Amino acid sequence: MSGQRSRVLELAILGLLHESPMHGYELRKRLNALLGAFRAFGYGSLYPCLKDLLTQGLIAEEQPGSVTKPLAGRRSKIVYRLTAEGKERLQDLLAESGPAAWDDDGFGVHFAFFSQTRADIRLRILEGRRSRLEERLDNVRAAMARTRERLDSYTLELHRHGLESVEREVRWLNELIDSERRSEPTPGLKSPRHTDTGTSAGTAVS
Amino acid sequence: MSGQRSRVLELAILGLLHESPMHGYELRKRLNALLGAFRAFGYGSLYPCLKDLLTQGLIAEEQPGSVTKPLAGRRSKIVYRLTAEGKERLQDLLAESGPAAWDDDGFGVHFAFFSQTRADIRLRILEGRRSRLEERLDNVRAAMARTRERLDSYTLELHRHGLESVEREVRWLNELIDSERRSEPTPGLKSPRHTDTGTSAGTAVS
DNA sequence: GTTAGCATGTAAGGAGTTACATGATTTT
DNA sequence: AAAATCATGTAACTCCTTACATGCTAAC
Repeated sequence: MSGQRSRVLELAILGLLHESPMHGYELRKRLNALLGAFRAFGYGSLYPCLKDLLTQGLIAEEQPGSVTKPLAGRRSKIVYRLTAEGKERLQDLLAESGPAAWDDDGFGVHFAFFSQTRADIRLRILEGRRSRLEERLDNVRAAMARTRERLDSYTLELHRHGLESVEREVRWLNELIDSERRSEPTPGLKSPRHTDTGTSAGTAVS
Repeated sequence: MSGQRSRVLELAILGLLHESPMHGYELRKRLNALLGAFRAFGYGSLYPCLKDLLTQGLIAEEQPGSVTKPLAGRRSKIVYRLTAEGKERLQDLLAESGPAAWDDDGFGVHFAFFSQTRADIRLRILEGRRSRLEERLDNVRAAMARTRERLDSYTLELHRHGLESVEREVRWLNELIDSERRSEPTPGLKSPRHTDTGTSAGTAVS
């Protein structure tokens, strides 16, 4: 029945609408600004997804509430807002700390909404991401060792650069994890739903 | 008629088979070793693609040529080799220097086969890639400038890191381009089909 | 008054993943 | 003889892109 459009888009839309109601066109711009270089969505993905979310009752068209004029038939600009169910769904998505949250797909979006995510979940996502990258690192290193001799200099350079990029990201994650650990000195309690201070992930780099 | 499977896979397969004939299973391993962290293909992509290439006559099943035994019905291990048409096609693909060769998809594979690529094509691909990344850099910077105030620290950190990664890649490309320019001091002639020295792209990094 | 940008959508299709199904060969 | 890994394939499905189709509104 419901098309179950990708978790990534779903989370991104719900997360943005949680901050403030918006119409599709604006949503798309904010979306691509939010995700920066990681990902870009076109209207062909966005609008069908909005339709689905509407059908599932997670978002709703906002009533302008009879302001000054009834605006005679002009219904361009459909402003969407989160419903109560949508807010619940968003909380569920933000609480996910499994592979879906740390895979190449997914990690960027989950990270972008970290300030709305519980501290323990943040930590688990960061650690999951790190071990995934380390796993990949091992594989690539093993593959390089196995085939070292018969590689031309370009292939070698490609691998060297790829490896270095992943290593860089691991270091970045290490800093973030340290930063998280320092600002969460309460390992005993269950889930106070916003232990969150604004502590930032600021880590000076050169 | 022919399913026209992605250029990326097509180039990768033809390029690898050009080095030596192979069967599918091995091809897949060499493929993922070659592309390292960039991309990974499963059998579900590979075998259908091989089928297509076979149909188009770009590759052929290698005849074991009646060695010792007819191997009674055992036809496991299907070894593929490049046909003459396949070699031509490979040359065409390697000669491509447009967007297809420098987009996120494509660049990795084209780079991996640079030692089989003409020097002037290499340069154009590297430059194309660089300007594409610079374009992206401009967009992200502009988007950040526009929305700077209302970004929380996590989103900001995400953008900072993304930006830095792209900047790093641009610097990498700069070094490669310099390296290419230094080793190709013959700008007048048309296409000697292998000006190629083994000059490498080695550029010391700390 | 016409280009540029705002705004909403649909249809078709490309590209690859996942899960499944099957059997041969080597290692333990 | 059981387990691992080699080896080949198919079907269904996901996710997103591209191209199309349409109309309004602001700026030049």
